[in-house]
Amino acid sequence: MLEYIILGTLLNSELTGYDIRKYIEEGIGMFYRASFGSIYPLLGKLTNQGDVICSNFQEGKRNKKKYLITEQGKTVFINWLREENESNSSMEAFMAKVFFFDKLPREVATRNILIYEKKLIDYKERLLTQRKKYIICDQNDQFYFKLSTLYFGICKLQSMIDWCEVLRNEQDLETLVKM
Amino acid sequence: MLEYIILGTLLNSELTGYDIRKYIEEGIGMFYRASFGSIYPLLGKLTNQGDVICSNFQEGKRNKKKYLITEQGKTVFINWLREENESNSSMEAFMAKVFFFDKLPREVATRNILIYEKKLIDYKERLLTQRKKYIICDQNDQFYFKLSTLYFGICKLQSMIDWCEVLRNEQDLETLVKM
DNA sequence: ATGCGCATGTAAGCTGTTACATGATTTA
DNA sequence: TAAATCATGTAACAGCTTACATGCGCAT
Repeated sequence: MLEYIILGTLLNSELTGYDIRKYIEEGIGMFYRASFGSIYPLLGKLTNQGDVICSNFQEGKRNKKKYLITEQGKTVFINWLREENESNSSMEAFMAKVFFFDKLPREVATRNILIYEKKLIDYKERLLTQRKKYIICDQNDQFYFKLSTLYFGICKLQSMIDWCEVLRNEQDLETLVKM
Repeated sequence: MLEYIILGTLLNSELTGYDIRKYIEEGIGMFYRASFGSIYPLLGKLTNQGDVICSNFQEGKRNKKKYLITEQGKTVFINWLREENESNSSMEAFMAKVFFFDKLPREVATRNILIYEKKLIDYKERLLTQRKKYIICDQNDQFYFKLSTLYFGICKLQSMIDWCEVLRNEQDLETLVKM
């Protein structure tokens, strides 16, 4: 995934490996982290593949490298961005894509959000069914903490569903904070 | 982490590797997944360390292995469970612990939840500050999706904070669904 | 008799992290 | 002048996943 995120950071300007890390940290640091130990080797790989072009430059006595995304790299990135998320993929993988959805035609973005939202709704339904079983059994007291993680799942899914809905309808994001 | 989760699954009964996987899937599948390729080798490692004892048995013509947690294994598990989460640890790592918090004295559980909750509150404050900067710049339209992930972070943190509060106060978990 | 669920396991590979090594530049 | 930040990179290894290999037991 990091491979694609790096390409995404390079869409608007040439950056150094160090800058890329800062951009990731500031932009999606709340759900995704990348270390230099993964960024630098990947920049080498992307250069070999022709997705980016590396150029050396000097700033004072310091040697730096900045990376420029190629047309091929842009295609690779957009193909990843358009792709539906696999059902086993993490929430983070979807969020990382949404971060770059400004680069996608609005209708494609909306469609992909809706597809993801439906999966969330299905999953929430399954968890609600599971919850009902426990309520019937009425072993609530003994399994308070075991049940709590199930409830957490339900809450988290609900807040993601609400979020998806706001995005699809291009509503003011502030709505979410007031919710 | 899986190492500790496996030990946790064995606290109430002896299980086979296959059973352990089912238990994990059904219990915390909404935020944690484990494959056989990781479970079986770890069961070997835990056996060598003396945290579990393996015994072969037959069911029909089928050879099975069931695993029993030792006193040492219980100590290892409880030490992990009591430990505060490191600040760089994932939400999943905390949730996995909470799933087993029935095994902890109530006051320790409450204390650890409160510590975690405070970190969440701090983090949410930082995100709210970040959000204010963007509102002032008023580039909202251009960066709708970039901003959306920030709002997602805020919402998710808020729902986790609410969840922590319910748990600490031993409130009915149903409160969360009605929220 | 075919496929699915049960059951155990290994080997290869992926995707990172952590720790280290090196050195320039800025700021307190 | 010391510490923090900027900047690049490597080596070791952690912690998995995926795919494969094997075979039992049951239901359709």
